[in-house]
Amino acid sequence: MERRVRVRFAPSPTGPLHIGGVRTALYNYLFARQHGGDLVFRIEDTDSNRFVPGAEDYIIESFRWLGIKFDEGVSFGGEYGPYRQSERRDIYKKYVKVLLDSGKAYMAFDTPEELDAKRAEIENFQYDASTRMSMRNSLSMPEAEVAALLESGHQYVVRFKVEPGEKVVVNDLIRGVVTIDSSILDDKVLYKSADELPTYHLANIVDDHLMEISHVIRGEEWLPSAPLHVLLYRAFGWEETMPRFAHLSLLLKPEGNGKLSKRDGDRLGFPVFPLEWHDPKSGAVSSGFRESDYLPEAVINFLALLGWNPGDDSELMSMDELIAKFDLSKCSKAGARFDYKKMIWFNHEYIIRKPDADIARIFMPVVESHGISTTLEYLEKIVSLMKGRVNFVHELWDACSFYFVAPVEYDEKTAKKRWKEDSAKKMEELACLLESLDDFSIENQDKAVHEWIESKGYGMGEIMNAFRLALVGEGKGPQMFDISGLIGKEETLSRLRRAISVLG
RNA sequence: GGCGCUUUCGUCUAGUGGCUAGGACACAUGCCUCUCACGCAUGGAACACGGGUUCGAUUCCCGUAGGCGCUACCA
Repeated sequence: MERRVRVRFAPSPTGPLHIGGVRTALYNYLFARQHGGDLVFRIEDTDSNRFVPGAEDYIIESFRWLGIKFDEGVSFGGEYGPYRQSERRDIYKKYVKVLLDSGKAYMAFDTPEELDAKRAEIENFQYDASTRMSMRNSLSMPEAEVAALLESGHQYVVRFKVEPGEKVVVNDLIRGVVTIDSSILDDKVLYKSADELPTYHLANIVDDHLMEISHVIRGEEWLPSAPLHVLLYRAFGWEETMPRFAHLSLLLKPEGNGKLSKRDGDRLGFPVFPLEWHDPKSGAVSSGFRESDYLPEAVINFLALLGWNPGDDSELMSMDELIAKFDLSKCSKAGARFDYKKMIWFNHEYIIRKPDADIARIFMPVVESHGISTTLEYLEKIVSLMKGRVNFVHELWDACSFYFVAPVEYDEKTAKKRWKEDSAKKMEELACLLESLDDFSIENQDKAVHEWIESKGYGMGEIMNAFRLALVGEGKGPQMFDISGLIGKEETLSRLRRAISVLG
């Protein structure tokens, strides 16, 4: 019988959400949607020392911006709560006891200092079947001594008793069968009496079981501990409903060795976090995709293709298309370098595809920040002419500021090349001609000027280039009448006459 | 060090026991053109290495090398 698909994204609230985490969440989302299942948002805050205030809200806001929607979990409600692990202490305690009672786990009283000493003393020390009897735990010590320690309030941890010499098989949806020998596993700490919280491994298994998670889609860094998780499901007798695993490859630096880090972004000029992050402790600010002017659709599309492909040549895909095409078995096994130049290209493509009115709305604050007040209608016309030329909306300002501000000086090189001896005379003629036009529409200007150029035998290039220099101040921009037509007759003539007087 | 995962153009990747090894980004050149862009066209560019298996391996197997991850009372 087919189980309902239920997947989860379970970050630790220790800081801003890394872009690799965003991709993991995206794949979970696509998978859930495609199968008509649920996506659960769980907070794994079992390490009280690493808790960072604000991180949880940051993560939620990030997904809201990106358009990744959760069906249940922290802040979303649901029947399987609480979804914050720090609020599930009693549940974990109960399951720790189950393991203890069945002899699958034991209590260990070794202090961190004692363990450090052991590691210093013995090279590659591992707490496992070969060493546990020489340590201080409920297996090696007399019952009375253990009871006395507990009685006197000694802190302890609960360790999983791994039986050596067993081949543990993990059947991964992306990597196939992965087998490891249980002898190399150590007796992992499952629970700490000090803060009455479990560690990741125990909490993870208990929650996934209780929340009826059907598929665990997570990063490759978890692959080495997957066998331990299988053993835990077995110890609890939950093997029948154990979720299917899929371990995703990691995101690597654009160049050089290692996995993608914040430093790479700083160095090469791209964000690695969805939103800007203000570190509450250091006060440091890290840039985000949102504040850096990336469109969320572009980020999603780019990320989806980093480590997965639809099997055909499609590249530009909406969220719905991604949902329809996503396939875990088509995820690549090797790590993917973060190709930020391609991400910029995606942004360019999404700007082109987005309606002019939407881009105009995003552009408005940029224009206003330069002290300009204008209308959305005017911006929309400019955007339709200019948006194909930029990678980011804010770049529109540099590309088209002449629509709002008259040139104060004229680019020297362009002036030398485009403003000839007789340019002033010809521009004066042009100014007179334009002044005489009652209909200043783009079409009418185009018609009148062409007729004039033809009748005088002038060159198209010499006229238009000088005209451009006068209105723009340099040699760039769209078709000339798309400029003069929009800035209007009065402004056009004023710029023309100023150029004539300044350039001579 | 140990264990695991992994390896196709610079990058993201498709693909097959026999193909001119495909696409995209980036790069170069050309075209378009009133400029700058956009766009379009064209081009260079890859099966890590060594052994097998096979009539034939980029593809299957083994090894080597490189890369990545894990090896906490972190996740």
